[in-house]
Amino acid sequence: MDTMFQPSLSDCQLKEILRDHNLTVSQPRIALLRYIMQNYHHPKAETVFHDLRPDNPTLSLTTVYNTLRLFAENGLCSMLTIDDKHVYYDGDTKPHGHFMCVGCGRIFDIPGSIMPNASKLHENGMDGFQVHEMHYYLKGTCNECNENI
Amino acid sequence: MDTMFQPSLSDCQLKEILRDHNLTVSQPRIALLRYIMQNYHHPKAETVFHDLRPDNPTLSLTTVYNTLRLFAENGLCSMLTIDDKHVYYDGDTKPHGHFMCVGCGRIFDIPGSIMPNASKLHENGMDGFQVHEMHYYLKGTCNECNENI
DNA sequence: GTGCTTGCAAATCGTTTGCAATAGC
DNA sequence: GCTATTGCAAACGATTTGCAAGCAC
Repeated sequence: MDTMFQPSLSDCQLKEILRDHNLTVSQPRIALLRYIMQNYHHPKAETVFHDLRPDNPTLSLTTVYNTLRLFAENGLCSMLTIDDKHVYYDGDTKPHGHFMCVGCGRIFDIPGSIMPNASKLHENGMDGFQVHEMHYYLKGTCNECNENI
Repeated sequence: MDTMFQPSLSDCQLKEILRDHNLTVSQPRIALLRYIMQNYHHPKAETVFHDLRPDNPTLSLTTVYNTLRLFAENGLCSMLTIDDKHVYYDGDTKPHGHFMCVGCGRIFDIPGSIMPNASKLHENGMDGFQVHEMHYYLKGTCNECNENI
């Protein structure tokens, strides 16, 4: 549970990442990319907006929604549809598992989680299927919520 | 991919299942339970309503939503939050994987899919976590959609 | 200067809720 | 008869869209 904060990135590095992904550079995009690459706590759009707004007074919630979607489409983050209330964003695009606590709502990375082997598809009559994304989610109650019962 | 239709169930059997789960019996509940236990093609609420309405002219979409949620809460079906547009319902409550095709939108069961072992949690610093549900989803393109490119 | 991005306001749409009428037991 | 369920209409809330103004290059 110590992977929530990543090393800080300079504006220069962030601009380069945006350009590498054929995205125009802008102030909101730099701020959003920095946030999503440095905060691995699976925020929803509203949370990102809430956290960035103080330092970016003209930022709108619309831009947060549209830009995070754009980032996801371009492989800069992934969208977690772990429950039906919100979409959560994850700057860690490597396949890994998640645990959502139904008590406190927090989402934890499952450390060292092994994703099932997609090649098994072809051993099971699913030839011709192409995998783009893998998601592995658990739901339950976390250690802290279990203590507070 | 041959698990979509299950053996038919009598009204009597369905009533018994409802009572076993401490749910009051009613005509809409019988119809909905029959549908969800005989149609393993992961319908969304709208689809269930569309299919049942002709034979149940007074059935409302509200009842479909509320009853499917009730069933899920009582272990009679599970809710798949595989994308952010709709919730899909699955009458097969055994843990198994799903593949959603981003082309045609269909959801396939992954036959023989092995769910990751939840006991690994405790080998990875997540002691005290209790697992209620496991979900394993893939997204990509299915064989038919790949042929039509 | 041209085109892409932003942000406001309004629309969208899946889902839930309030409540009076009705069905179950 | 009393309680639980249904279904309509309205509300809700997260997300998307239209469009005029502003920024990137």
